[in-house]
This record gives sequence, structure tokens and C-alpha cells, in this order.
Amino acid sequence: MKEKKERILSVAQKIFARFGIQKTTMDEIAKKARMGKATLYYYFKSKEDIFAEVIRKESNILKQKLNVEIAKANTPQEKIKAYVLTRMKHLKELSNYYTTLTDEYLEHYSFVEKERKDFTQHEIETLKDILNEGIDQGIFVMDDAELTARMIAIALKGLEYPLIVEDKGNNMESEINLMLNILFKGLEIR
Amino acid sequence: MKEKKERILSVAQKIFARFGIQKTTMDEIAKKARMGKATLYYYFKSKEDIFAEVIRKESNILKQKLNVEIAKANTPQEKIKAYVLTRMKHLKELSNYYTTLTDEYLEHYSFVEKERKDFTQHEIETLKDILNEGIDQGIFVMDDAELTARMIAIALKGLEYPLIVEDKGNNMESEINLMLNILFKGLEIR
DNA sequence: GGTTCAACCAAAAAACAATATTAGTCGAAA
DNA sequence: TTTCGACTAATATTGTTTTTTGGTTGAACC
Repeated sequence: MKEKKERILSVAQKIFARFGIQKTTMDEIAKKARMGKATLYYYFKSKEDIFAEVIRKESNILKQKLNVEIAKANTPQEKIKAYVLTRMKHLKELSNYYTTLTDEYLEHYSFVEKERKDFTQHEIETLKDILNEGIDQGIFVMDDAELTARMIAIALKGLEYPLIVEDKGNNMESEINLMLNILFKGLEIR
Repeated sequence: MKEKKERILSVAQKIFARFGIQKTTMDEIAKKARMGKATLYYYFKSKEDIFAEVIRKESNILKQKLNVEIAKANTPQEKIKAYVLTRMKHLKELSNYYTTLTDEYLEHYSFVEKERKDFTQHEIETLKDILNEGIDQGIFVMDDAELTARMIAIALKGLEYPLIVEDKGNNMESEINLMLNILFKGLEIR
């Protein structure tokens, strides 16, 4: 039954968000999902498996959200802007939601690492597409779109911490705007 | 006696680097510095105090190193390049050296946080000076040098992790070069 | 055959107690 | 002013017992 599996994931997602993996017990999930603990093991092979699925689901939601926002924008500049803003805002919301989890991240959950690698790869592809689109339209110029996309991806990943954690809920948006402006125009006088 | 204090710091720095704060005992430091443990307390008020001083010293070394490299470079572009490269390389070396410490960083040592804030402030000032120099020379153009400096500082701080930890000893230099090229020229066709 | 769960188990975690280290103090001595 | 042996209170470690919890099994149910 598909609906049961969804219910487990939905319940688990909420509990994981509040208490992290370690402090969430299978009994707890089972109780909240109104079923016996053993039933969980009919649908998932382990606790980690449930968490991995939650992560995967969350990641796909973000990917889809990003695609929608990119499609809405017209120029390559606007697309990049939409991408970065949506990404950062979504991650900020997530990090607010997953309060306890932020610390556990560091622990070695291989599937988290894997999912993040997948996402990074997807991110690079997406950015490369936008950059190439810009090049085709004679708007952007660069030596190597792949490499440039990778650089932007590294920068974005790097910005997560200072922009989300440290920058206490300020005007992230205006800061990102300035940054993108530099990215597009550069510092040197034209 | 100034020399004693230096000896303590020098010895402590080496031991801290290998074993971190927690696993380093005052007896150990005293023994290696060839003095009684109680003597350490004549010069420093606590173990944390010694560590704080080590951090401060290290930070000042980097600041000075950066100043030297900036002074050597001629154009604002070269200055920024020298700054970023020197900074990243130094931090990479440090993180190689302080193997055990990387994990302890996360723990709450308030003085580490304070020193980093100080360093960030210094960094913003330094970058702002270079940017203003570039503006004066008609090489750079931007709305707000202070804000731009802050953005670059955030980006640099953000890049630390992906560039130092994740990027396994690759050609960090060429990646930084590409990044700076984008920073100077921008993506848009000129 | 697909689905559910009470009862069960081994392994991990928490709780506890006994023991050993270690940060920091003090007073005397050099 | 500087040094350190001797001491202490607090913290960490170690070893042991108890409890919790992830995961299994088999029987019942649909």
C-alpha cells in the first residue's frame, strides 16, 4: 500500500526535523504513524533507510522548485538570480526546520554525503546549462562553462554557512543581489 | 622574563597542534618547557589563556604575512590575488598542521570566535583599502567599497571549507585564478 | 500472497560507582 | 620577582549493571 509508506515518511520527516536521527526511536515513528513498529520494517529495511528516503524526497522537492523558478525567468541573469535566491532561501528554511539535525550532519551518514554529491552534480549541470544559454545568446563570455559552473557551485556551497547560519536573518536577498551584480559585471571598470 | 613566556607559547603551540586542547595537559606543557606546572600559572592564568594567546599569535603572523604580500604586488588586481592566495594557502597549511584541532574548533571556545571576528574585521578593512585604491586609480568601479569588501570576505570565508577540506590538495591555485578572473571581468560580455 | 503486530533478542546506550587525572591554588623557598 | 612541591576540588576514565532500542520471527489476519 503506497499510502502507508507515505505516511511513515511524512511522520518520520517531522520527528527527524525536531529531534534528529539519534534521538528518534522507531517506536516513536510507529506510534505517530499509528502502526506497530514491526510494520515499519515491512516498508523500510532500517531507520537509516527511512532517513535516506526523507532526505532524497526533500532534495527532489528543491530540485523541482528550482526548475520551476528557472523556467519562469527570462534572461540568463534572471535565471541565475532566481536559482541562487531560491536555493538559499529554501536551505535557510530547511536549516531553521532541522534545528537539531544541523549538528548531526557532521556525523558520518554516507547517504547524506551521497545525496549531497548528487545534488552538487545536478547543480553544476543546471548552472552550466544557464551559462551556455547565456553564451549562445551572446550575453555571457567565459573560457570554460563547465569549470565556471563548478566554481559558482563551490562558491554557493561555501556561502551556505556564512549566509545562512552566521548572517542572522538579515537582508540575505540584497546581499545576494550585490554578489550577483559583481558576478555579472565584474569589478573592473568597463 | 619575556623569554620564558615565549618558550611556553612555542611549546604549547606544538603540542596543541598535535593533540588539541583537551588532550594536552598542563604537566605535559610544563615538562616540555622544562619548568614546574605551577610556573605556567605565573605567566598565564589558565590553559584556555595559553591557547588563546597561541591563536592570537598565529593570527598576527598571518596578518603580517598578508601585508607583506600585498605590499609586494603592484596593481590592485595583483594585490587581491596575492591576498586571496596567501590567505588560502596559509589556512590550508594550518589545517594540515592542526589535524586534531579541526574537530575541536566546533566546540565553544569563545576566544576562537572572538579572534575570528577580529580577523574578519581586519580582512574587510584590508580588502576595502585595496578596492578603494583600485577605484582611485580608475581601475575598479562599484557602488559601495565597504559592502563589496564585506561580500568578498564572506565569499572567502565560505570558500575555506570546500577549497581547503573538500578539494583534496588539487590545483587550488588555478581554481582561485579562475574565480578572481570572474571577479574582475564578470560574466557578461564586454 | 500481501500486510500487521506481539513477543523476543542482541546490541547499544544510559546510569551508576569506583578510580585516576588533571586544572588550578598556596605557601614556602630561592 | 620567580619557581615549584604539595595539595585539592573538579573532571575524566574505567568497569559494571540496567534500560532502551533497532531489528527479527512467526503466527494471525485479510
